[in-house]
Amino acid sequence: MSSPQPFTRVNRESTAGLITRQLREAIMYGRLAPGAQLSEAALAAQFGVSRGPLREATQRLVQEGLVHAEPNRGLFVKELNDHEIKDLYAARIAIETAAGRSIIREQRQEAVTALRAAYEAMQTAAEKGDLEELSDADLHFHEVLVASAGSPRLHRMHQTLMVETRMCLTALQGTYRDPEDQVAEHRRIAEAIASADAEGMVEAVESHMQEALDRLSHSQGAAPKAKV
Amino acid sequence: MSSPQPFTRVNRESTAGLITRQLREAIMYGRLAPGAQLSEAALAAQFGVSRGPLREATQRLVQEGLVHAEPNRGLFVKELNDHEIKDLYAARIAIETAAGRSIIREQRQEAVTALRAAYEAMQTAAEKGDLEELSDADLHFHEVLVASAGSPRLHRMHQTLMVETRMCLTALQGTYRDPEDQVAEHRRIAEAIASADAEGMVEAVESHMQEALDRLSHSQGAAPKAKV
DNA sequence: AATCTGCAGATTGTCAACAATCCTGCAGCA
DNA sequence: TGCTGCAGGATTGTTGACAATCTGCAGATT
Repeated sequence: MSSPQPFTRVNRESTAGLITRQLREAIMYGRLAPGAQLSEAALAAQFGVSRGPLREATQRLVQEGLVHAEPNRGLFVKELNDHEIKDLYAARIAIETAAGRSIIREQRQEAVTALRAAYEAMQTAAEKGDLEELSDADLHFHEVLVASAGSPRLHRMHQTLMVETRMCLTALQGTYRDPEDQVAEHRRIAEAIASADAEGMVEAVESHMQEALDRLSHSQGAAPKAKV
Repeated sequence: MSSPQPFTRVNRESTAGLITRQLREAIMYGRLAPGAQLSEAALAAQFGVSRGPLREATQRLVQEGLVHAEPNRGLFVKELNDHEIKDLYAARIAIETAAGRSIIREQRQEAVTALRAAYEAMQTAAEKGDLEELSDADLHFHEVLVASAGSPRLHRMHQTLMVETRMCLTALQGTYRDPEDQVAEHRRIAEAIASADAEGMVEAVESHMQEALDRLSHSQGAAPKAKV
């Protein structure tokens, strides 16, 4: 009975917020495919709510850019064409290098620790031969990079970019690459940050993104209409 | 009768979209003050619609981060504290320098032309002694900078940052500075880009932002609770 | 006087119904 | 055969009503 405030403020998420999160995840992982139309009536029934809250949720996704609304014709999951993917990776470079610079400038040692842990998790997955876990750990590394910069805005902007990145990876499954190379690239980014080498960090991020982009382009070229 | 397609596709904006735009503008220019509660019934009546479309519009603003929703208690216009303003300017540096680098890398000559026109418009406003026009032209310069990079993602992210910037400037009216210095800083950015000097461009953007940030901080220090 | 409780009013959250719009298929005409 | 117009069905857009929640105030209790 001596603790001043044993409970914390309760904060229940709104219905629209709950729905938004689930829809975003479904989009990320391809359960709602690029180009697919979202039926309000069907989705509302699935969520067990009326169409009102469903519309509220989809408006959030519209603003986020993951869904586009065509008045009177419906809502469609965003599709990412070549130009979009290129722009996506360019935007990721901008955000991730800014985060890296911020970490270096502010000498955030705990960020280096977290980044090392992140690429070690990738190493573990690579040794297990678990490509899905490796892919998740790869994305997680990038999330750690930006989250570690401590900038709410960079973090927020990056989250949408990562949703889009996952959409690409989901749609273009099977883009194989050498796991050890994958791990090495991330180690290179983390160690450049650890040694306060901003130029090296930028170069490492850029070449990593370019490599990913090349792979995505080749994958699209090799499998015509490989999108779902 | 020889033109293959003389008309373009008609695209009417949705009710929610229309309302969102107007609310965003009211937030930008302080008509809806930071911290203010948005009353659904009152706003819907003003717009001449039911609460449904109004709620859709405000959900977009919630996702954009300009409004935060507290379930069962209402919607509130975002407030920007010191940390937020600092983060805002850091994010602007990230986006604007990325845009500048992209322009330089792709040797976009029309961007240089547009940037020069933008700072010349600032010069004109400075000579007229019209501080409001100068402020608008200043913000416009930054918009031109990012728009000229031709990256939809950078553009989109920057738009929200500029809304927030305008919010700051509106709330902290009267932050005086020397117009000629203001113009000179923008000329410096544009000319660094024109001469493909990426480092000079970054330095110019960074010092310009730091200067703006210092001014905002001093303004807040000098006028306690200067926030309307 | 200070604190607690209950209630009324205001506001937000959701629902179902109706209106508006679009798309598709079919019938009729040139 | 190809084009046009129309009807029907499906879906989206909006509204008003009711439910749920929160806040502030008045009255009762300590």
